[in-house]
Formats: sequence, C-alpha cells, structure tokens
Amino acid sequence: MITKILSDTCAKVHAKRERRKEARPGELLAAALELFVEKGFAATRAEEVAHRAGVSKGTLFLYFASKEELFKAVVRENLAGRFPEWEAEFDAYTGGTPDMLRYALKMWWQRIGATPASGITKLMMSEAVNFPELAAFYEKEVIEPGRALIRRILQRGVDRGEFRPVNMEHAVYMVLAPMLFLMSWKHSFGACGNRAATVDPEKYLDVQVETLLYGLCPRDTGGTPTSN
Amino acid sequence: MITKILSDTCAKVHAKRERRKEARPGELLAAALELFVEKGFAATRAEEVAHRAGVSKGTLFLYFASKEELFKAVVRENLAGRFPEWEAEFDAYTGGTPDMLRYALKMWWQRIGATPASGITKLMMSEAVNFPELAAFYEKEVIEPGRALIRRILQRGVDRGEFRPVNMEHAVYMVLAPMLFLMSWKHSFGACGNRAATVDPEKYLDVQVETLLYGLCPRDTGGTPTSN
Amino acid sequence: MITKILSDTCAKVHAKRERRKEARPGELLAAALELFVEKGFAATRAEEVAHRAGVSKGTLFLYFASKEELFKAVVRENLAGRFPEWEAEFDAYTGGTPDMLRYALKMWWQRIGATPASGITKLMMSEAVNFPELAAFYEKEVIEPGRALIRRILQRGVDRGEFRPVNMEHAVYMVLAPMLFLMSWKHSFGACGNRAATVDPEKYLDVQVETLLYGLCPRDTGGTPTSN
Amino acid sequence: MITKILSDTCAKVHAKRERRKEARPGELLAAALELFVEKGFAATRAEEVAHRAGVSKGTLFLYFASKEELFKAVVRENLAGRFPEWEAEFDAYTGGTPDMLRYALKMWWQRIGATPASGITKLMMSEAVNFPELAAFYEKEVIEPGRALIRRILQRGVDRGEFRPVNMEHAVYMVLAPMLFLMSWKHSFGACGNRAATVDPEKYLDVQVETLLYGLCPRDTGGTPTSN
DNA sequence: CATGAATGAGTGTTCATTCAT
DNA sequence: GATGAATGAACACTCATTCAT
Repeated sequence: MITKILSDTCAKVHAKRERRKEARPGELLAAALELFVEKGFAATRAEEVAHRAGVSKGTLFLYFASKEELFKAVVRENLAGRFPEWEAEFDAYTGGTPDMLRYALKMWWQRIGATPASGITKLMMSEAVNFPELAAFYEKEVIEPGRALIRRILQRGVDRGEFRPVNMEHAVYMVLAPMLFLMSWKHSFGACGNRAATVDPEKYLDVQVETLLYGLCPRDTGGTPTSN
Repeated sequence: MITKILSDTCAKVHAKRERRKEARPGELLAAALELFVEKGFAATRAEEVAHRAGVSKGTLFLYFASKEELFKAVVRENLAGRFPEWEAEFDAYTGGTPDMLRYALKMWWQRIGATPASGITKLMMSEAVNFPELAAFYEKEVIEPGRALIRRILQRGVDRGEFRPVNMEHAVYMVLAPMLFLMSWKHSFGACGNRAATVDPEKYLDVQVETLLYGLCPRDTGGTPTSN
Repeated sequence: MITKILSDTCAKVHAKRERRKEARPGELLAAALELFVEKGFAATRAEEVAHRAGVSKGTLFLYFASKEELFKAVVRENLAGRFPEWEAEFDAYTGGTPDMLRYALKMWWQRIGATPASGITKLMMSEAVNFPELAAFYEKEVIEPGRALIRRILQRGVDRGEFRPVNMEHAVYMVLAPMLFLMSWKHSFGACGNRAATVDPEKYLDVQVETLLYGLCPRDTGGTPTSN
Repeated sequence: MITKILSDTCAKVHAKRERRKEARPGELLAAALELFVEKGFAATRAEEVAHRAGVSKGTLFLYFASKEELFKAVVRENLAGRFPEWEAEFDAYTGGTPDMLRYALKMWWQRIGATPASGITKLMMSEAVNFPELAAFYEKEVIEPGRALIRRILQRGVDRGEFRPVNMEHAVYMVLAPMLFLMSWKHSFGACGNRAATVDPEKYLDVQVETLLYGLCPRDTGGTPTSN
C-alpha cells in the first residue's frame, strides 16, 4: 500500500541516485521539509522521507539519529544564512523608511513567504509544544533576529522623523504578526481548496503595510482616536 | 508505565460510576480539549483523554466513534453558540464604531482568546492539512461568521462616516489576523517559557486596534504615506 | 454504528417486550441460533443477540453465564426432542424398507434440513475444534442417535431381504454423509448468491437415495463392477 | 502470557534472520494454514501465526496487508496448481472408467484429503458467510474445476457405455459430496478424539465409490427401485 | 557506506462481562 | 428482575529503529 504511494517517484529517484553521494543529508532534509510541511511531524513517515530523497530507510538513520533529530535538523537548516544578507541590504539602503518597510515585506514575501521555507515557521508553531527546546532555539535564531531587523527599520523611521515615536516592543509585532499569520494561514486553511476564503498574499501584505504606515506616520493633528 | 501514572485515580472511579451519563461527553470533551491543545492531536493518546475525564478507555469510545470523531466534536463544541450571543450584543450597541471595535476585541480576548478555547483554533490550523473536511467545516462555521461580524463593524463605521471607505475583504484581515496570530503565538512560542519574547496580549491587541483605527479614520489631510 | 444495525428491529422488539417474560431464555436462544448460523460464533456479538431478542445486553448474561454457555445452550436446545418422535414413527412403519428410507430422508429435509435447525449442525462442524466437549456432546446426543436410526432402517432392510448384507458402519455414512454435506453446503457456498452452483436439495437427496437404493438392492447377478 | 509461550523461540531468531526473504511468505502461509485449520479464522491470532513461522508479528504484516489477506493467500496457495496436473493424468488415462473413478478418489485422498490442505476446504465452508467474495472466488477456482473433472469422468463412462445415462449435474454431487463431507468431518467431529465415531476415510471412500459404481452401472434388469 | 528485512513497543478500537441503579 | 453505562483485557496493525549482509 505504501509501496504504491511511493512508487511513482521511483523513476526520478534512480536518476538522482547516480548523482552526488555527499549530497545525501541535504536531499533528506529537503524531502523532510516538504513532507513535514505537507503533513506535519507525526503524519510523516520516515520511510517516505527516505524514498522521496531517493535512499533507503536505513540510510536516513545513518544521517539522523531519530525522526526527532531529523525534524530539528530541518528546522535548523532552513533559517541560518538569510539574516546577514538582509542586514547588508539594509545597511546599504538609503531611501525613505516607509519605502524601506514596503521593500522589506515585499522581499520577505518573495524569498521566504512564497517559498516552502514559509512552511517551517508554520510547522514550528504547530510542533512548538512537542519540541520546546527546539522552539526556544527557533525563537532565538529566527524570531529574535527578525524582530531585530524590524526594530531597526522602525527605529530608523522614528530617528529620521518619518514615524512618530512608538513603544517598540509592541510595534514590532505590528509587522511580525501579519507575516506569521500569513504563513500559518497559507499552510492551513489556505491549503484546503476553499477558494472563496483564500487571501491574496501580496494584496494582504500591501494593505497591512499601508495601514500600518498610515498609523505610524506623524501628524500635526489632534483628535485621532489613538494615543498609546 | 502508563498504568502507574493512571493508577492513583482508581479510588475515585466507583464514586464516578454514579455520575449521570449526560455529563460524560462534556467531561471527555473538556479533557480532550486540554490534551489536544497541550500536545497536539497525534501526540494525545485516547487512553489519556479518558483517564483525565475519569473514565476508562472503553468509555471514551462509547461516546465517540474514533479519536478523529472526538477531535471533530471538540472543535464543534468550542465554537458554535458564541456567535448568536455576539450578534445580539452588536445589535444592541449604540456607541461610536471605534469604541465598538475596541470593545469587540476586548470581549473576544476575555471570552475566547484567554481561555483554552483559543487553543483549538491554533490546533485547527496545525491539523488542517490532515483533516481537510474538518478544516472546511471550521472555516465555514467559525472563520466565516467571524469574518462577517468584523465586516459588519467595519461597514457600520464606513456607513456612519467614522471610517474611510476600504476594501472590505482585505480590511477584515486587518482585524482577524492579529487575533489568529495571537492564538497561534500563545500556544506555540508563547507557551515555551521564554519570558523575554512573550507578548502581553492585552497590550498587543490594544496597539493593534489603535493603530488600525488610526489608519482607518478619515482625514482631511493630503500627504499621507498611503495610497491604496 | 451498531446502533444503526440494530435499530430497525426495535419496532418489533417493543411489541415483544410486553409479552411473556418467562419466555426470555427461549427468545434469546432463538435469536442466538439465527445469528450464530448467520455469522458464526466469533462474528456474532452478544449485544446483537440481546437486541434481536428484545432485551438488553445485561439480561443475556442473566440467563447465560457467558457467550460460550449461550452457544452450548443453543446447540443443546436444538436437538433433543426429535428422536423419540422419529423412533415412534419408525416403530409404526409397516411398508417396504426402500420406501421407508425415502420417507425418512424426505421427512428429515422438511423438519430439519430446510429449517434453521440445519444451521446448527453446520455451525457445530465449524466450531467443533473450539468446543471439543460440546462437539463430543453433540456427537453423542445427535449424531449417534441419528446413526442408530439409519442403522435401524438399513438393518431392517437386510433382515427382510430387501437390501443385500452390508458393512453397517460404513453403510450408515452412505446416508448420513449426503445429509451433513447438504447442511454444510447450504449454509456456506449455497448461501453466497452464486445461483449457478446451487444444489436443488430435494432433487439432490432424491438422486442420492435412489442411487443408494440401487446400490443396496440385492441382485442375482454376477459381473457387477463392485466387490466389497 | 503469550510472551511466555513464545519466548523459547528467541534463540533461533538470529539464525533465521539470514534466511532469504523469498522463503518467508511460504513459511507464513504454512503456519497460517495449520493454525486456521486448527482453530478457525477468528480464533487464530496474527502473532501466533508469525511466531509459528519463526518471525515477529511485524514481519507478518510485511508480507500480508491484513489477517484477511493472509487468509485469502492461504486459500489461494493451497488449490491452484493441482488441476492442470490432474487433467494431464486423466488425458493419459486409458483404462476403464470405473477404475478411473476409483483411481481419482484414491489419488485425491492421498494428495489432498489426507493432507492439511483438506482443512482449508472445511475452513472455507465455515467462513464462507463472513467472506462472501472469497467464497465466490473459491467456488470458481476450486469447486467448479473439481466439478468439471468429475463431470468429465462420468461423461466418459456414459459415452463408453460403462455407465448408464444420468443427470450430470446431480450425479456430480454423488462424487463431490462424499469428498466434501469427509473433509468437513475429519476436521470437526473427526478431530475430537472420539475414536468410536471416527470414519476410516479410505474404507469410507471405497464404500462410497463402489456403491456409486454399482448404482451407475447399466443393467439389463427390470425391477430396480430407481428410475430418475 | 547503503540496504531493506526484521523487530516489537505502542495505540486505536472492540466487545464480553460486570454491577450500581 | 432488568438495565445499560462502564470496564479492561485482548488484538490487529503501524512504524521508528536496528543490524546482518
């Protein structure tokens, strides 16, 4: 039965087998990422990961001591490099801060949100309870740097007088929440075929950022309903 | 091993035998809610649910045909009735719309967000992929009514000239996303002890709603950074 | 689920409930007979027996200590009285022995073979291995008297010169085997819808008995192909 | 409890690990045949089959998707090949038809009736009701070919003037019934130690065939009690 | 290194049996 | 007596993990 599920990928599998052998762990991680995102941790069978990576079940355990370790490796693998790259981009940025924020979200969507990588954040949120240390790790290595990046942009805006002063810790979530929500939604209800309810991510992000900017921009006005 | 964990509840069992049959499903659903939220669907063992409800494994299956049906029942149980109540409250509301929105979110937080019920939305997002029809059901019975409620408030604001005209479909997510995010966060990273990163939900909601209102309120001004 | 299977008999059940209470064991035995014959011992659920008898599961165990005891009671119940009746008929029989044998088989078919009672012999053969003492009991109480009855007829024929002398022990099975086969077949392949293969029992018995009689009847001849 | 029964086979396990995979299904089928015949389908535990085959429970399900599939495989395994072999023998047969029939039954007894294979026909009759499609399969693949073989012999006898003309469809059961009866009996009452009642199969078959032949052989006579 | 046959602990589910009402 | 809610032992089946080849 499982054989049938797996058999149709076999053709590609053999082609892959001939190629690099040192690439094994990477292929396994890629396969695991796909499957974990597709079906969740518990519903993903080790054998299926192995088959999708073109290796045998035994080989999987040659590289990862357990399914849990594989999961951890998947999460760790899919986060690292990005932040230096982004920080460099931001270092070089010279335009206005509102545009910088618009650009940041657009880039994030293209490079992360729209790719399978967005699945691991959703996955992490789903499994956080079962992998507390991993969740802590994730928060430290991904969420916190993300927060720092956003904080940096917001601070820049405030410093340059483009944004009004805000409580930074809460303002950060004004940006982060829409991103995390989008990833969760996309991989849950968004993946369940109900077209009517599907969010158009780019439109959604656009509205979010514009409203936020509208709310952030300083005004001479009195009489706004906000104060905080 | 599990036997040991469970054995100390045996004394109460006979006392409980007398309890009326009508209470059972509720107790089981409560126990299941807790455990599903705590550990996810797959990691929750049927026997554990039964024992937390003070009954034996067999009794669980007397009331729910399968673990999956139990899960569905948990989801159904924790959603339905609320909407009529809320709609009635909104029917009776006579104040300004910004305050209405503030009130709505505050109420939601007290009655849902801060209670274990919030866990099931997070759970639902985690398991949506494995239970597509249930996800569809949830979206129809919970998400969509929620959207309608929010739409209603926003429309009221626009109609009364308190909000500027907006694309309703996207604006709705301006309210919904922070709520869903908060539930996801609370039951994932928020549950992992890392104090530093914990969001203060009431503060967070406050900031969200005020920024949103600020963004929504019509102004004579030109020169806003927004365009949409 | 089981509820559904059982529910359609409920109407009759309540009607029955009002009637005699002392008839309970009999109704249970009747229901059990039907179900055991229909689905075998293991596949018959105690609850279903109770429901078909119009009582609750608990009541079943009030009358029968266990499912096994119920089975034994069913077997015991459906055998007893018949033999005296038959022996009396045979005592009174005055005609020729070939006709007596024809008559015996016809009567057997009408009174046993064509009725649900035939199912218990088949049932007994199926379950003999799991209930050895019961099988022994059945053989002693049913099979052996049956053999005696047949032996008696054959002996009468031999004594009266209507049949040639035969080894009685084997000759008995010439009559018994077709009967037992017919019951087994009827409740196995014969019950599986395949019209093509269904035996017409009366025709079948007729052919069996006539061939047997032909084989039994003494002849002056030499040169028969038999020797025994 | 079962653990204790099984534990003494552990020593051999490692030796067996080396055994080639191709032998496994056969060993499992053999063990399953024995146990199904011994105790019936429902009373046979999957784990017991596995252990009798010298493997673990898991291994059984590696080769057979379910207990039911195992049962089907047992039935399939123990029937197919024989018919071509027998047809070939009959093609080559040149002697008289009465002897041919005697030979056929003797061979059947030696090759099937006296072997555990006979148990599966009895098993099939017992379980037919619970596995209707399997029963249909069995009838088509085993019973019907068997009928054809018998029909062929009888027809040969009639064609050569050795037998008198008969209604073929019923006559076939004159041969088939004793065989099926014998298998049922042997594995039910015959297996219950009661020596007194045990049929001597070879004697029994001998008497059956001789009487049948006696009944079949054409005679000049008038005044036989048969007509049909 | 890689394999995949083998393992066996673990879990959902069933159902005969009990017993408080 | 009769009920039916509750029990828990039993069993089919799964799947992460091991290890001989």
